[in-house]
Amino acid sequence: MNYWLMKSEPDECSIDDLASAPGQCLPWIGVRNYQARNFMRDAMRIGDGVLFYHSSCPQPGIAGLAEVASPAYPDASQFDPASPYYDPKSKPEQARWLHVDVRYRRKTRLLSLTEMRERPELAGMRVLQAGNRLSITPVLAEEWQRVLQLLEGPT
DNA sequence: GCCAACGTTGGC
DNA sequence: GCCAACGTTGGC
Repeated sequence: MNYWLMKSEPDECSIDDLASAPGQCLPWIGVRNYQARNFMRDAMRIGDGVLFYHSSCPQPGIAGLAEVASPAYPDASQFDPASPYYDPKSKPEQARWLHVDVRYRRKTRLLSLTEMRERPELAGMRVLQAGNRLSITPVLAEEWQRVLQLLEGPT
């Protein structure tokens, strides 16, 4: 069992959007970074825990919990010229971009980026490291536990 | 809107 | 394989 933090712009897909999706499950389309793709392709397993993070918004932070719900499979948006995620260099016979499905578990209080940075027990988290821009980062089991503890606690 | 940090592209 | 130019990310 592995754990992940996955960033999503709430304008595009928020934790509420995931909660109200059919089957409370959505394909995590649009990842166009090789490292993030490789995490999905090589390391994710069905049932892995996901910290659902809102980025590029007024209140960035962890907004809920989700889980990996499928193996990695080709991202259809890369072949759609009308999509902002279109990649003309990707060939259907060898798709460049993959994604997994993500299933809603629950909404939490917002654990803001500010609060995350204030907590020494989270200081090692990959997402908090200087210069990190990855939209998908691994989370250690102990970090997952610490985040859950903070989410249970007072706001 | 700014801008720092990082990733990708493509000419050589 | 180098590296400059360019594009993107994402907090502020």
